[in-house]
Amino acid sequence: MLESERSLGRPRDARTDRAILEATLELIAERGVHEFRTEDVAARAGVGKGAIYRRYGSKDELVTAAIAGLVSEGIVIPETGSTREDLVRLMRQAVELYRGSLAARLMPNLIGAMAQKPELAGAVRERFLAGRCAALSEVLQRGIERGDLRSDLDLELALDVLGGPLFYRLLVTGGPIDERLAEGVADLILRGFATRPRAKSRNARKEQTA
Amino acid sequence: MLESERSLGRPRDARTDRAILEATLELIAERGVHEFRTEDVAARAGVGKGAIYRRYGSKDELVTAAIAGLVSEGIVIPETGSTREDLVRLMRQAVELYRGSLAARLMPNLIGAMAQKPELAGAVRERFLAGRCAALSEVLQRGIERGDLRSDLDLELALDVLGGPLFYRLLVTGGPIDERLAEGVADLILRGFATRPRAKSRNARKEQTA
DNA sequence: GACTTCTGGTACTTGCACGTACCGGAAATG
DNA sequence: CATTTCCGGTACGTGCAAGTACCAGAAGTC
Repeated sequence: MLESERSLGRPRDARTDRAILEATLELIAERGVHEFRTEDVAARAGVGKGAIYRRYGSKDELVTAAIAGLVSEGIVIPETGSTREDLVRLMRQAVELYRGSLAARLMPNLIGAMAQKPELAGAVRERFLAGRCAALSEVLQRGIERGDLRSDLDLELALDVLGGPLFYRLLVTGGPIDERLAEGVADLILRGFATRPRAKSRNARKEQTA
Repeated sequence: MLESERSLGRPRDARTDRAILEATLELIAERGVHEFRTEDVAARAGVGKGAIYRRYGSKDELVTAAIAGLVSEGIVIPETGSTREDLVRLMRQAVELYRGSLAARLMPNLIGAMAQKPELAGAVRERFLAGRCAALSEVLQRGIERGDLRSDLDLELALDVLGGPLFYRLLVTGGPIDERLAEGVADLILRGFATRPRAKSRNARKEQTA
């Protein structure tokens, strides 16, 4: 069923496939999801419009495919033995990615569309966030086991404090995305969620509504 | 020269002014900056298209005016005597604003346009951020003077840690914007940037600090 | 060779939405 | 009253871009 379909006639050029998706991503980054023209995609990819519409039924489909086709970066969970060093390394990777790269210019233009198309939102979160979040979770978990972090920390909050300021600067304030940010949030998490409170009785510990 | 211009003929209806801007904001919130139609604005405002174009030369101008016409909420700097309480109150205000309100639905659709139009970015930052940032800065400054916070804290980082997670959830993850978030970031700042009288080496093992 | 489906390129149709023009009527001035 | 400019509503012109159709040629299978 799968390969038998593809035997007759001239096969599709894989370079054309890639050129189309690449040009689409660049144009989304430059102009926005709704503000680029398929004709520009064709021109930039050095391709005919026919080649685009032979692959994707509509512009919307093209956009979704371009985002879904992004290869999520291979994130390796660092194991330096130091919780701080592990955190900082992951944050450094994020800083590097969102400082000037395609992803950085892509993200602001995706936010609006994400609010409108849940499937696109899912794809973005999957490609850009899921991997790093999982890695950070793992590092935090190890930090707890190692005794560097309190066991009752709000994991979701910790992840959002690590990632939030970076995206806040990228999307809203335009502030610097640099090494200082990476180390700053890591240190803040380490100090703010350090194992310390002994006597302090936290109420509502039983009820942990998500 | 100023009032003499406006003396002849039927004066403009202030209710029409407001209806147009209000409908514009709602439609930006619902569909996005580039995805709504001026005809829809007219229909929703119960207004003719002429009334719109008599006021604004183009759709772009209308959008800018609608954002610029937003009244930035009157933020009062709390003075409870407690740095934590002051911080939490400001964060609670922010949580309230960005939980379900027009501003919350507006923001995602503005991000993309901000990246394209610097003037719009300026307006958004002015209307939505500036006031709260100034208030938070003031509270943090007082926290330093009061001895609750270290004097060498990275102010920009602190502000972004307070605001970042909220926007991260609003724009990216879709996570809960609630009281827990407000208190969580406030507490994290207080613990993470607490005054540390001791030396930098973390030799004090599990010592109970006051 | 015959046949099929690809290729980039161009010309075309079509629809949507911005912006304009005009209507009869209303609200102001003088 | 005349005049002016507003009002909501509708009809129209216009331009841009999505999507289609077709070209001549290329790259495959049989």
